[in-house]
Amino acid sequence: MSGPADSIEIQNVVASTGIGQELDLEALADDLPGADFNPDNFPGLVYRTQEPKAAALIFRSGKIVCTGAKSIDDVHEALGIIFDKLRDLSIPVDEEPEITVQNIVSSADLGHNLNLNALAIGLGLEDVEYEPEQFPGLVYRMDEPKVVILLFGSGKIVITGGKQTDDAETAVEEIVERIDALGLLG
Amino acid sequence: RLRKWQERIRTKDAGERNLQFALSEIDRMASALGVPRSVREVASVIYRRALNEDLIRGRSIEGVATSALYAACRQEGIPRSLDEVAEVSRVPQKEIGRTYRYISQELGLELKPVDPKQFVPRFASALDLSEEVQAKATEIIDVSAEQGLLSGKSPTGFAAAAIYAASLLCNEKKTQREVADVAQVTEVTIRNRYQEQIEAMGFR
DNA sequence: GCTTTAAAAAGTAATCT
DNA sequence: AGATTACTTTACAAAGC
Repeated sequence: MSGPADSIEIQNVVASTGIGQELDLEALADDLPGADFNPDNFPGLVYRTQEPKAAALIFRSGKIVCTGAKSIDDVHEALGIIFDKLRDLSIPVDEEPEITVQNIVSSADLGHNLNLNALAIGLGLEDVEYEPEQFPGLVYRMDEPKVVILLFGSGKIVITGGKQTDDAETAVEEIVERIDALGLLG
Repeated sequence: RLRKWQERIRTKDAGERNLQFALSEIDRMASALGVPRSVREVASVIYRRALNEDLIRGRSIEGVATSALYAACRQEGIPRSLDEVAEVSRVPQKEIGRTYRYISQELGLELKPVDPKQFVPRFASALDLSEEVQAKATEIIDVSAEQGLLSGKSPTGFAAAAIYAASLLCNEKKTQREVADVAQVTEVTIRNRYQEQIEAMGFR
């Protein structure tokens, strides 16, 4: 059976880590080709990896944020590349820094058009934000799993805020059930 | 103790002055928008509730006052678009929208999404269009919304397209530019919605 | 609160040809 | 009248204002 859950695609993973070492970002900006560092704008140095494609924000404290990767494996791979680059510059990096996934953004397709007006009322105006004058998506905050779902008229959805790989799947099954119970799923 | 007493008076005066300022701002903006007195009173009630619930902390008084007025217009069934409200406020549209979502959630206003039909009388009269055109535009909105075309679309753009289509059908043609100007949307939006609505009506 | 980074959804808008 | 680019919304971490 191919259902909405099979259409789930991870679009972005945000993770944080730290090398356990303070950094001189001015020096790092000179030594790392392609690094962007504008301390007047933002305290972090921006470094992008090509393969896998990701962006890292490196801070003076040695803490690092990695975003833009398409999977958790890619996050580890991209950060591994960065750790090695730092080691190449004789910067001591912990053996295996702990990497924490902070947010996973996924997209999916429910396979039916949605009447967002009816859905806003059916799901309960208190849990829903639907202001088509400001944004075409209906914002639904789900408690378990604790994620936020953006639902569009096309039936395409975005699930964000999850930290577990299977949060998106659980959320999709749950939202499909709730929409179906309202008789609003084609 | 005397200090405390004086401070209480000072705080009370400051709060009173802020409230007076907010209410006078609501009055000024409401006049500029031409909304009836009853809506101003609803807006004042919403503002006082926000004040009592301590929702103003971290937000500008003007922003909350503007959002209260925007919410009151919706609650009373004579909505103004965020663009229109922003024109008479000194707060940027983005902040008004954000503050509205916040107070709406916190006060549990539970306002339904804006119905495009509620813009028809005001936009149509600004364009000197007849009752017949208004009725036709309303019908176009009902039919196309029923066919699922409204999901995710801006209510002002949807209403503008229906009015444009109705003006053509009733031989009281207004240009896309004229309708776009009163509804504060672009001609491109009217064109896109118009095509879908005409098809939904079975014309074309 | 804000700043920056990434990505999707769909609507609206500004600008250029 | 297209096409392109860009902005709206959601979540999240980081350091500092």
